[in-house]
Amino acid sequence: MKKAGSCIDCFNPGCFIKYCSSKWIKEIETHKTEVSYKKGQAVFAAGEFVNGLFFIKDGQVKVVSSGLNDKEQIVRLATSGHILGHRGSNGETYPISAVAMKDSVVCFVKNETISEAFLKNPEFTVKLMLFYSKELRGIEARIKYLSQMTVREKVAFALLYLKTIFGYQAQGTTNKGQLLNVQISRTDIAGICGTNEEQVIRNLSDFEQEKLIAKEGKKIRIVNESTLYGILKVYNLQL
Amino acid sequence: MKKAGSCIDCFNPGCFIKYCSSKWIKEIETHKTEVSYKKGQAVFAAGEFVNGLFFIKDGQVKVVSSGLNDKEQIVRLATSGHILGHRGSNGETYPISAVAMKDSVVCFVKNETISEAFLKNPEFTVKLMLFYSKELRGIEARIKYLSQMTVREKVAFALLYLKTIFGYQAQGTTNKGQLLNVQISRTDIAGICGTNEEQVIRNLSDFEQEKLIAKEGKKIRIVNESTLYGILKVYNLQL
DNA sequence: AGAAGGACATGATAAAGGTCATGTTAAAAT
DNA sequence: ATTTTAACATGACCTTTATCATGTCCTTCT
Repeated sequence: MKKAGSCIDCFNPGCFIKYCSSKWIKEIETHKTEVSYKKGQAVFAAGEFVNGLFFIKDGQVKVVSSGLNDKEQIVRLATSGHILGHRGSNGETYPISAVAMKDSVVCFVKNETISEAFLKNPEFTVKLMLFYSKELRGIEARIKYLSQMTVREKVAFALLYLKTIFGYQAQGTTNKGQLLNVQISRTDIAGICGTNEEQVIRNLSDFEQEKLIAKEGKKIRIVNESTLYGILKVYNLQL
Repeated sequence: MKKAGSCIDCFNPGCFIKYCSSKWIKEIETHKTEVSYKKGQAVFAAGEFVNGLFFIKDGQVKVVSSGLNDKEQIVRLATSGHILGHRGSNGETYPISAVAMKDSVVCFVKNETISEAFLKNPEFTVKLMLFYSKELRGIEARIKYLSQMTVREKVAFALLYLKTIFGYQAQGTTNKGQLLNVQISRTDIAGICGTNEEQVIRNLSDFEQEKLIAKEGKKIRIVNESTLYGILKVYNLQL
């Protein structure tokens, strides 16, 4: 943990702190802490006290909810510019955990600072509210797929969800499709789908045979995105 | 649709509009419309344009997402004080529908009014942000149950979810438990669970035989709430 | 009153998906 | 360099759950 650098010339264009007044950006700057997490490390764990809000400066984080016999469900994926945690009342604890999927840098602003910032920076608060509202809509869409889709459809959905959040790798584009900008295990994909590792493996193998995807080192190449969408068209999704 | 009454002496204690300045409460009062919906009527339907925000004054509403072959998934249940819809940018449409579960009264405030109110009433905006943030946490919990629980567990969860949102009927309490303050069909419960009518019926019958619930007219009596919770305890939920 | 439709109920059957067993490969640790 | 562990992969099997069929009861419409 180190004292953070300037928020004003922060390279992350998606950070919400930018919407504060310059006076308040300075204020937050001096009160925030900036922490680096190694891949696999927890930003926060279920049961810990909610002491403030996390802003992802640079990284990839999975928000997981561990249920029955260690089977973990990935509730949300987050990347640079996204928020983790929530403003909590005193004594409140996290119902879920947030774990870095790769080395990540996260800024932390404690409750008192953030609460005051909300009241003094309406535009900032509105942006944050819209962020939550948008997340809510996204998760509502995922509810549908978890409850109605077949495993095959869920796996297709998971791939497209990964693309929506993390996008494609800039240097990964060839005439044979685009490379997902994330390194994720079959077990974690299963965690997104609400199924198990074996089913994911089976279905990814199917997709490969059908030339919809290709496996490239530790990453997945989306060869035929539109057909992948086609698998889900009956649900008329909006990712 | 009629011009609405005063917000100041509105009987609904949970309405967020209260957190605006008195000047703005008046402003909203004059710009809002108040609409009554019959049971089964849509407050808004998927595909319609997002023109503003809905505040439930008095009623019970299900937010549904219709997927494959008319099988509808209930994404969220809402009651007096809750919000429906979201602030949308121009041209945006609803991905889901909201349907009255009983005769309900809903206040509508259009986009321009609400956007300005946000910027001028920090406390109002913060409350709304916290509402969304709380909803987000709630739905994250439901994601887990939809993806990991057995049908039996899902049905138990649905009953407790109904209790959380709508509560018990004041006059329904006897020494044999408490009456859920909602009238809901097996099909709709199936929509909460992500299963079908038959499974719900079977499991409710099981619960009845096990003396966990009792059927009373068109409503359900929770006879043994703690055992019902017990069915879910491995998930250590926080409803 | 009688017909019709909707909600509730239960059994039989089939398909989907979870679990277990086993094996291979690749990376990491000693 | 060798052992160990993690990730990937596939087949077989069995449980769970969805679907289909049928029937009853109750409410609502004509």
